[in-house]
Amino acid sequence: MLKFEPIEKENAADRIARAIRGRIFSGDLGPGEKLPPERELARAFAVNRTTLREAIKKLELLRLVSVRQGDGITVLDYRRRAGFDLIPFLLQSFLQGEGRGGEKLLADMLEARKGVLAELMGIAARKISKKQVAHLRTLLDEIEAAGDDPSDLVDLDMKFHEQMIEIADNDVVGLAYNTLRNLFENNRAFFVSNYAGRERSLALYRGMIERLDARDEEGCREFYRRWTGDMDATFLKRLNREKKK
Amino acid sequence: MLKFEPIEKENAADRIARAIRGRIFSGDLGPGEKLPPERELARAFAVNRTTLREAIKKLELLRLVSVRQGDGITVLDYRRRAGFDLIPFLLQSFLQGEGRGGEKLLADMLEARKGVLAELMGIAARKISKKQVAHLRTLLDEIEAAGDDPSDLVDLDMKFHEQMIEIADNDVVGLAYNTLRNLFENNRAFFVSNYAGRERSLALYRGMIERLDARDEEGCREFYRRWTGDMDATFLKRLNREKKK
DNA sequence: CAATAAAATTGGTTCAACCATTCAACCAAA
DNA sequence: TTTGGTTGAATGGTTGAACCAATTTTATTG
Repeated sequence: MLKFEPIEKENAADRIARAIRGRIFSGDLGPGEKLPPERELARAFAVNRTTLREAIKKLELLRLVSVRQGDGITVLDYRRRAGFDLIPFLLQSFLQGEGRGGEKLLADMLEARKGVLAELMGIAARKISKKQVAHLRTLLDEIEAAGDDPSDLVDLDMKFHEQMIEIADNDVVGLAYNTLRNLFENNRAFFVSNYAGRERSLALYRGMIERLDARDEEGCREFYRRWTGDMDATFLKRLNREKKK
Repeated sequence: MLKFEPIEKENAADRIARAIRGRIFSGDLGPGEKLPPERELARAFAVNRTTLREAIKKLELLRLVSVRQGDGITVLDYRRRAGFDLIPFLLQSFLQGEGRGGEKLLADMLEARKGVLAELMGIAARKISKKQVAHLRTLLDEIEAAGDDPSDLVDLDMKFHEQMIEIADNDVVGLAYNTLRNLFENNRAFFVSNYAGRERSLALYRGMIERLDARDEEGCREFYRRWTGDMDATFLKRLNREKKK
């Protein structure tokens, strides 16, 4: 059966926020610069001031701008002020060609993801139960029995990681993972088309389960780190190759 | 001289958002539940609908609720949907006694922070220059020369970590750190009063600089992990002791 | 030149009305 | 009975205008 995902609607405020975000990420609007007054912006975007204010609120909550009554709207240095949840927006802008220095961003993302997930594996190793190990093995069987469709395999990879989140039982790591999941879901096509391949994934899962079963925290972290580091390097190389074409 | 921090104004929307957040964190409002319609909520909080909408927008951006035209406002499962940037709000609620299971949350936070920062140290070790090592040593001298005021020492600790962020030169890790800085600044008193002590901090800095100079990635991660793990354990023990009183 | 007062600028808030979407109930055709 | 269409109520989205409040700039005054 065909699979569908719920569509996302983008209202006026969202579109405006995205437009301004793009200008900020591209460096077109730099830290310290002032945006035009609300009334003027509203006119420029041909919306009501209330709607425009809603868009500005979104940027303010992401800490991309600072709003002060009587003064105006000032662009902040997002590298210094924004939080982790900005990352999906950064990638989105990059993939739409609006960002600058996207390769560095992508490398940073992979490096950070590797660290967060390696840490996740370590925490999971400390807390995992025999029953959970068995559960992981049945998931492994499922993956081995699956076909070669990258879309399916990426979903199964997600499933593996989600199970690790459950095992780690750490709400804070869980929230960080939610941000990564968000990143993935918003750019699914990108990740599917860059999937590393079935055998390499299986090698990871097998190695991880073995070390998890042994409750080898350090081994889990290092194994995951090395494996995913290799994958990411391949990924970046391929991306660079395609870019040169 | 007395130090002051910029005051934060809490407008009507902020207060309302905080109230509803509290109800969600406490479990009083569970996933799937519908909030009353905007017009009704506005009446209940005795504010204009515009103001109420602003409060709801904040909750929506944190992914605590989902808003759909024609349908209404639905409470989401924040453990599953919210992002990393929710954490400062969670801690705030906990420290104000509104949260449930706060001890677990705090332990999770420390565990996660340890992982993120250990990873930061590893990344920094790979990229650090001799000049940056020297810079760290001058900072170390400054800390050794400083007094015993926990407030100052906490600031210097922050300075150390900020310098590590600069060395690591990873925008994504930087954004994650911004969230942690935010957490710290919003709950400064809490962290100052739980400061581990000057000598323990100095031991960490010295050990870290030594390993950074040797560009020992693995050593940096493990040293930071062990050190801060000990500190966190002490911290949690003290907290439990105080709770029993 | 410094201090103060007035004016202009800009965001903050409120109100009332209307538009657009969603959902549930009902209806009609197959 | 099932499926798709229609309608109306509920609910969020958007608009316009007016006024409040903070900040900055300008003018005034000593």
